[in-house]
Amino acid sequence: MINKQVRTRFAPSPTGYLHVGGLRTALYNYLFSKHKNGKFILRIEDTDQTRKVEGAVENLIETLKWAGIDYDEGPDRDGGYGPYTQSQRLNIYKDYAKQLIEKGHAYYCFCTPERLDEIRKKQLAAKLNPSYDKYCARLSKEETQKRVANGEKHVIRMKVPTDGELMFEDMIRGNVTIAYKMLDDQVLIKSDGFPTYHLAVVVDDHLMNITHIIRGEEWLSSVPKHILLYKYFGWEVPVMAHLPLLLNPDKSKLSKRQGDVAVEDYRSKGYLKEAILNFIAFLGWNPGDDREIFFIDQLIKEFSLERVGKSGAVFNIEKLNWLNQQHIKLKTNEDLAIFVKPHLQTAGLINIENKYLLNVISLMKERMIFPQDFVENSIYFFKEPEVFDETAISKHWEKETSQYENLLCERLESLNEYNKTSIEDAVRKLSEELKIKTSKLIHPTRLALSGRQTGPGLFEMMEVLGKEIVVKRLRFAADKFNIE
RNA sequence: GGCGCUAUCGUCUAACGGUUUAGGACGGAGCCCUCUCAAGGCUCAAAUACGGGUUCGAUUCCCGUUAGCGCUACCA
Repeated sequence: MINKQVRTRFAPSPTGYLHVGGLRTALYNYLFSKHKNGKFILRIEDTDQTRKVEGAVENLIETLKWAGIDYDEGPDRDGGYGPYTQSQRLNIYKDYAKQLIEKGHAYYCFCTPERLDEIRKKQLAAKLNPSYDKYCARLSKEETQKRVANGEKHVIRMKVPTDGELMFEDMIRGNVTIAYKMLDDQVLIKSDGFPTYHLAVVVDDHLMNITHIIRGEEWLSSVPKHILLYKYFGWEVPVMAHLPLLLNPDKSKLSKRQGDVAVEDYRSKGYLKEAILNFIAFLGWNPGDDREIFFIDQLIKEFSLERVGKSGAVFNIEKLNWLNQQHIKLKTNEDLAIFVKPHLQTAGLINIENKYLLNVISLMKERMIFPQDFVENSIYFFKEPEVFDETAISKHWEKETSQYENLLCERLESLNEYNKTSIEDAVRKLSEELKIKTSKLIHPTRLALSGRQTGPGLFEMMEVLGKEIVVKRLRFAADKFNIE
């Protein structure tokens, strides 16, 4: 165990989209293995035929790749331990289940769902814990073989001791003890020939040399079943680490009812993968100091299971938004341009000169949380403002304003150098000569140029817009809003 | 119901028995900067669920209560 290469896995069921909780589990597995220079494996657990969703695997892989969580082995990347899709490993599970039967650790069961239902109801009525009554465990070998040979529908169940308890160590929870009598004679192979999770996970984790099982807390109570199987097979038990759950704002388990849970929803809303990864990494883990902004490389460097907490964490969208803004600020203007372009296009803004776009981005960068914001907030850089803020007009456009703006236009036109410094000089000088406050020029000018009363610094904005457009919009507004 | 897990500001969390008037961040309030909005800086409000132990000393260890969550399938 000491010098073994670390191998972790993310083993989702393809039942739809990738859940943010799933993404965090994948992330932690990824971070842990990469921190230890190990391998990270993607395994598809599609043993429930009734819940299978078409295209879910492709979607899962696509989303994982988008997030940058790269697996070393998986369905489309063989590492010698394949296949990595459980529905392609059916014979393996059957063989191991038969081994268990031969060793006397498992048995065939012919009970119908109806009978199972009935005994469950009876037990519940008698206030007993519902569990299988081990009826078929008492069947003779001859009878069992005969019925199997006759093609009678059956499952394979594992034998669980009736007395005693099992203690195991979890890296996050410490020692956990569960009595055997709490465990059912779990079905291992279903009547359709597919294994249940419990058999498949144990067999695959062993065969794929998984050293650390890092998964959600919902699996904690099934661990004894799994350990029992490891014992029956004579296999070494991997290290276990059960992660705290992700919660809704009301502290219930994170669910679709109370907001988005699919990673792709966040993606399409304009969240950066850097922000999402940073955010979910911190839901249950922290570096132990005050740093908050982390990129994936730093996470790999500093991640440890020892620093993962035990209690559930509320998925707090406000903080995600803040992180998104922080990561946007850290992006280069060039990266942001690529990010923002599709949104410009959907707004009908095409053929925008790249240099111009970069200039606008540098002004708007600190004012955006989402790329959608950018289009909304900087539309006037790309076309004439169509609506003008009514309150701003009444607040800032006074009787003399039109006259002043026309004067300003003259000054701007006569400028040799047109940049934010020369513009500012011109504006301040004019206000001085007019004996008015500079703001009496600044506010109406911003309104005339953008249609709004808020936005980036006026002089920078005027420089980016260019002299020609500025003068044109100012003259237009001077005419349009002229009170006289 | 049974079993298990968990419990620090509204939220994410720090503190690995004493350096703590319990620290940081998001969000909130206020101030500064300033042509507005952001960004940034500063300040404030805000927590150890409750009750017992152990200890010279408990947020930290133990027990109980309470609450939340998970599991209790031929679902994962």
